[in-house]
Amino acid sequence: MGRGRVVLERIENKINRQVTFSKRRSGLLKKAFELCVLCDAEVALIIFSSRGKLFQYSSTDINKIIERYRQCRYSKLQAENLGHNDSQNLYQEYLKLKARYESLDRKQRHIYGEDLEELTMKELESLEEQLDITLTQARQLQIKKLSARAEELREKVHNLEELNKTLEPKVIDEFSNILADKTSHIQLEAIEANHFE
Amino acid sequence: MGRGRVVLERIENKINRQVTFSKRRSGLLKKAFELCVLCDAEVALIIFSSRGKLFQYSSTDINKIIERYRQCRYSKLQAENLGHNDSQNLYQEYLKLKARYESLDRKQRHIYGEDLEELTMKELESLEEQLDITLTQARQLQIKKLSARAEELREKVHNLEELNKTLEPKVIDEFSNILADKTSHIQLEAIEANHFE
DNA sequence: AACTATTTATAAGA
DNA sequence: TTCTTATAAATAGTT
Repeated sequence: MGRGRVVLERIENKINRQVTFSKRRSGLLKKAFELCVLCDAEVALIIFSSRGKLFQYSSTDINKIIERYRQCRYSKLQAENLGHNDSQNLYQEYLKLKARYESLDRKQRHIYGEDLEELTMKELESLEEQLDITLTQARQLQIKKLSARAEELREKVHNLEELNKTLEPKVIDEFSNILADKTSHIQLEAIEANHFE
Repeated sequence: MGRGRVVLERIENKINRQVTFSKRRSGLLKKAFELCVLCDAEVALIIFSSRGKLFQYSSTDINKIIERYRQCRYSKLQAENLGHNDSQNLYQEYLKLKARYESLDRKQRHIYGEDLEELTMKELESLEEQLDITLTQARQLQIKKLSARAEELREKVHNLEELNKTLEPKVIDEFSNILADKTSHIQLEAIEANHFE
């Protein structure tokens, strides 16, 4: 749209580039605005000139648009994890999780004996039953673990005793040697002492 | 630029609006791109269609452009406050909640007697203790509720009995009246019958 | 900045 | 949606 055909590359002439930037910039901003009005779209447009000057257009609050953009991008990345393809569902997922968390938390509080009053008789009975079952299981498991530990200890004691049996004769032997040695010294001393009597 | 003059207002015909959106959207994206190339500018363009679909163009990393925009627009400090607060915060919150949920869920499973093996002896003991406490509480509460109900019923029975006591004499009285009435009729009939004997 | 020849974008129709 | 085409709009080069 102009007297010459445009070649799509950087305009090297600085003046030319600035003029073209100015013209096309306003064209772009205008078209962004028109798109919003005509098609009910939400648009954010940020332009920095090569010299760093900022120009901007946004149909509504630009931070909200950027926010929406990030949520959209973000939930696309998360889509695989969360199993959804719709955009902007992070918040939905958050709310769902929150609801599940709160329900679980309520249950937990009952289990810790809080707010039991809000339960019906039937719910109380089923809670009692469940607690009883788990309590039995927990106790059985404790017993099982304790006997396993006891067995382990017995084994260790047994091993130590075996080791003792092997060592004892040697120790006694060595001890009597030392004793015999010491005794002979004392006898010698006694004999020597007798000389001065 | 087309066969008719464009009036700058929302296109009410839905099909028309969508077609125009599609055409103008690609035109806008193309012109944004051309501005970058020709004039060495930095451009970020975010478009949401009226139905929420996202389209985007950016000459370089869009987050960098947004960051630069914020630094330009607000002070650096403000940029930090605003920039990292919205969706990233939401995601952080989401992750935190997820972690809490999973921890709670693990606890819950233990309470329902699942995966008890993964607990240490100490944890088992404390679980047992907690279950025992709650079990006692649940049973006490059941007893309390049952006795309250029994008391309520006793009260009702008592009230009914009282009512009976008040009513009984009257009923008996009325009944004997009716009886007396009926008897006199029968006696009369008997007398009348005697006449024909 | 204004003008204008020309290209480009696009509205309407198919 | 895509293509075609008449026409409006944008803009390159000029003044």
